[in-house]
Amino acid sequence: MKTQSATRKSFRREGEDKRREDLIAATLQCVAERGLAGATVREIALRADVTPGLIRYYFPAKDDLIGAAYRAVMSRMTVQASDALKNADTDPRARLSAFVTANLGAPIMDPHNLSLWAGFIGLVHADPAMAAAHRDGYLGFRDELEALIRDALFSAGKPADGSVTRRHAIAVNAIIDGLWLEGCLAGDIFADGELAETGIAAIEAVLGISLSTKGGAK
Amino acid sequence: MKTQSATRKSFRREGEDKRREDLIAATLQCVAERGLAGATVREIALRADVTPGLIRYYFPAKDDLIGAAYRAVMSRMTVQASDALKNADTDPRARLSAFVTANLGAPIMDPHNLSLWAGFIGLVHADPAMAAAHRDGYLGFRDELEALIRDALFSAGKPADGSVTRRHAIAVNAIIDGLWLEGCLAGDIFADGELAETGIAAIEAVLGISLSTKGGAK
DNA sequence: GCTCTAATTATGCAAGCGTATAAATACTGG
DNA sequence: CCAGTATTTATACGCTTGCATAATTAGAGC
Repeated sequence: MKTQSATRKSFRREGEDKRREDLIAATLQCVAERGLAGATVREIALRADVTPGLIRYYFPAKDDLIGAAYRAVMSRMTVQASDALKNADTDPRARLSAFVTANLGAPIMDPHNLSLWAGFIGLVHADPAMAAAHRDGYLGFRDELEALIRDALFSAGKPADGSVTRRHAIAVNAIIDGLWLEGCLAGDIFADGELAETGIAAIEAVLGISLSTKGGAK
Repeated sequence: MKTQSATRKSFRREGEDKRREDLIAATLQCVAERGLAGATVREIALRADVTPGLIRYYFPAKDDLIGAAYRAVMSRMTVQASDALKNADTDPRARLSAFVTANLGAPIMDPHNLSLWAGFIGLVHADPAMAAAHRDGYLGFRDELEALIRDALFSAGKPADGSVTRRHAIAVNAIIDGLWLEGCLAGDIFADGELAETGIAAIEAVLGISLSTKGGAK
């Protein structure tokens, strides 16, 4: 029950990190549920169980919070994909396969993530700082992918010099992005795992190698 | 020079179609330049050289204008791609190739288009009417693509039953979308025509056929 | 347990938003 | 050239937004 009728909201002092995280989480929740336009200072504060003023205590302006939220999403997706590699095989081809599968399944391939991403992309064009943040994330992803491809090609005894891996990375990146997009936008019209399978088959065709570890189990 | 200091704005009566087009064009301009948030009723009216009230004369609510603008972008891109087919060869493989090239070059692969598209996609998740509009456009595109693929496979003497063309359409669509995305986001880091070439090479690999009209070998 | 300060709430404001509605005007048909 | 009407402008209202600032309080250090 509420303490009193006309009383001040009671509160606890939280660590700076904790508060920032909470505010970012609340922001993401808003954006996911009601779009970027739904992420108002007041609504965010409500979800973080905090008064609006506090937001400005931690973020100079609303845009800074939005930017932080964007970076959080991108980094979260990147980390999730990389995590899938940590627990994966050591075989390079299996690793590439695992990476693709991770990116084309939950929780990365999620309409909420697309909403967030798209909302921010709309801002990228107007805000240079945001644009830089975006490009960094994008190139980081492609570099990681290119390394995986190089290893996979090498492991299959295929030539893998720079010019060929670059182009392959572009193509494979496109396949992943495109399928991710399709899955996020209309996941319900695809069977479970269909997009991941399709992606791996397409990538195998493009690279001209098999990604299955047929020597081993199953 | 302005007519008078405290005078009414003079105006001309335009046809309904012309006005709607102008308003949509002004909306797209706003969204492209300053994001969806920049597309306010007043700003749109300003660009269309019209007073804000007129917008509501042609569109019951602002959202209707936004929706119309979204449909206009999608249809414009679709039409541009289809136009490329009109002037193209009759050879099915050349037609598929032309379709891909058109989608991965100007004016379709343009940062403005991405800005527009992304801004709207953010709404799709929240607004059911927008979601329907989007799905229609998406499926239309994929159907057109699937038909092209079927013809190309057939012309190359490859089996092309429904289940195989469906999956191929998904993959090829992903390649086009993904490369379109990459090009829009960072077109400057790619050589001219590089993305189109990459796309065609990838699609050839996925379909297992050549798309060049030359006698055969590369 | 007191004190001090940083964290948090409360209050308010100016600007901008979408929308409603009434007044004015350019064109159309006679 | 006149009347009628569809189109356009003008004005205003209520709401929400981001942001500023003053008042409060929780918790750390002594």
